[in-house]
Amino acid sequence: MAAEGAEENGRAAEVGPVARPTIRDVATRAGVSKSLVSLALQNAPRVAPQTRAAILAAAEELGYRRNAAAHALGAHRTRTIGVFVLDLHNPLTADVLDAVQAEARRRDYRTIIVVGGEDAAAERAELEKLLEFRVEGIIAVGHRLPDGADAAFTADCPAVIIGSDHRSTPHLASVSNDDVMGAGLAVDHLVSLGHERIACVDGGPSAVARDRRRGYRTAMRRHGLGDAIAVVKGSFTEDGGYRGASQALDLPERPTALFVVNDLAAMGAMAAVEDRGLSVPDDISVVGYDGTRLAGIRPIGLTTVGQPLQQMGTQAAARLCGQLDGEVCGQARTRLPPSLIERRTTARVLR
Amino acid sequence: MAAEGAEENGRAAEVGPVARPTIRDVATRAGVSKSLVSLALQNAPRVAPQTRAAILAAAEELGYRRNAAAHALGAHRTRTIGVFVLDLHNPLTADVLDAVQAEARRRDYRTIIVVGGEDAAAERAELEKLLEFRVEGIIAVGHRLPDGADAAFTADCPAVIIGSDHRSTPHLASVSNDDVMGAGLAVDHLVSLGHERIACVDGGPSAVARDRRRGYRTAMRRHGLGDAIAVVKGSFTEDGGYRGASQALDLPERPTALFVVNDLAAMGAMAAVEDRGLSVPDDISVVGYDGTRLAGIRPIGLTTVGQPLQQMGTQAAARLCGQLDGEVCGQARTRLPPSLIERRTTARVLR
DNA sequence: CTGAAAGCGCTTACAG
DNA sequence: CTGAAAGCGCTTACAG
Repeated sequence: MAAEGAEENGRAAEVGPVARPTIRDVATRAGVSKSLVSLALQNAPRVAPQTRAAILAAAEELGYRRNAAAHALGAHRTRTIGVFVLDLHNPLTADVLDAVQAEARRRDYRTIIVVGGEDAAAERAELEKLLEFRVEGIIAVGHRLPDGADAAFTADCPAVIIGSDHRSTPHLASVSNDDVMGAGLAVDHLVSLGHERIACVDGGPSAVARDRRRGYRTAMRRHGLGDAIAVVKGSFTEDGGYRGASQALDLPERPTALFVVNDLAAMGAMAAVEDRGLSVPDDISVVGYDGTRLAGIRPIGLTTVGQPLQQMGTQAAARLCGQLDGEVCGQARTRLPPSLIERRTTARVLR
Repeated sequence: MAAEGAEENGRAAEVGPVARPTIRDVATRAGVSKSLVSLALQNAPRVAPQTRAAILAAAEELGYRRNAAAHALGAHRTRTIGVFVLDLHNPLTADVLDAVQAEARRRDYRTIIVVGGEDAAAERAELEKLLEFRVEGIIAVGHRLPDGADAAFTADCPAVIIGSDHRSTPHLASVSNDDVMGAGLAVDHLVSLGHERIACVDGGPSAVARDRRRGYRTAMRRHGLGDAIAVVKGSFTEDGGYRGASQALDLPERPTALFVVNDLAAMGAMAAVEDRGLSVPDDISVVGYDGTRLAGIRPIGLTTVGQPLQQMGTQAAARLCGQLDGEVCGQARTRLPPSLIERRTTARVLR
């Protein structure tokens, strides 16, 4: 027995990738053919119970583990979906991914995650990697699509976008919230607190930013505040929020409230307020967007427009997996209603 | 031309996975053998420049994309490393992953991410998936290892653990910070502010929690505060921090300061303080651990023990990829020094 | 520099 | 219920 142990150790000492047992090894040990091993491992129905047991035992003893590459090549399926994440630092991502993963698992799909965002080339490479893996579908989460994703998705595999509804790509399925409406909710809330000079710290060129900006403008006009409209450039990051808010606070007619493109940027905006010796919400009210856990953290208590993040993740995964399994899916573009979550970064305006 | 377009569309309308072009198609179009296509695509040296150009052009025209599964099977390599993430909600994760990914890319390795944490079975499944993919190495980030990871790692592929140094698994490579020292830094800081009744909101059974707890105890004794030692049960989540802090604040001798196992839990702890009508830092000082971006967010301003997260990610990836490329690597266990980041959740104790 | 051939580890009709 | 055989899309010696 000691000798046997030594032999096995000798094998582990080999250079290069360890030679792992294959179905051929399992077949030999169980005294059956490779085909039968394959069948048994797939839980195929017509394998004699005893044979199956023997095969499973042999596999177990050998420490057999399926080779995903070989399986994919033979089966012409991977049963895995790829998740493309734009920004791992955005707390929205974790909330959505939890739900996506849970639903995918429930439907017996595996998921692999890949993260882009560094630059366009890197993003493209990550997407390419997913496609090379032959994932059967892709879920993208973020406020915009990576360059060229549009074409890649439709041509090569079904995709659903979470959080962003691109009007320019009507053929792509998506699960998003109504950003125009959400921005309106934020403005309504601020106006109800007596604010008039409400500035919008924008998110740049992305589809989501555009809709939130649009919703802000529309709502301002609806309240007869068209003249007070002020959009300053920002981004979906803390940093962008800081810069945008700084600019807004330096406006000749200083705003009394800031509607910021997302929760993360709102953090930066609050820092900018503080750096000017002002305070939230006494001097400046701040409203974010997304309804992430971050906003809810006690010392922050950010008033924000909440998206049904978990629901969005679940629906997206359900739709994609359903489609892959040949279910008839409903409409390709789902748009859920947002809701205002009032906390303590907004207050009645001082006269 | 119109007819050709129609034909191509007809193909896309097929049921099931779309038939994608293979090297065989490329070979035919370029008028060479499959072997040559394979060589050209790998940028092998001895392919005639013109042939190479023709092949590349043909591939481009056909929209050829390598099949990762077939490649892996033929090449006996995947050149990808798997990243196992314990908790996507912990902001530490994003910081570390950014660095890991950047370094891996630099060394021409791909990375795929997988997240566990739901329950032991799910974790085990995620790990298994990575192994089935035949990733060449694994990086695990979190305060503990998934069940059975130990055996899987050593037997099947090299691994390096980020953030947690398991004394029970001396054969596993790791990049971590000195948790005992870090906890000491926190206590020293609090003591220097006059605190004596310093409670520790613990993280449970994990290796990291144990070391931080241990460091706390040692430092308390060093300061002659052995009698004031109070460890309450918590976890690495907001929720755990809330519960732990609640318990600590209900102690007969109420502490004046809380050393919480990590930044996320510290958020919960601050909520607990507030819910008792107390305030941070006037009534209770709070120190976290990790030095995540979360702690630095302005309205939070958490005093915390900072780990060199980015450096840790980079070193871990460098070590793993280096090892895979046959470089001689130094020590398997790197331990970096933490440092105190003082912000505004700690203050001099009131007499 | 180029091609024919074998092999990677699976799956899947097809016979029996 | 079981096995022999072909095939998936690549890579890699081996000849030429």
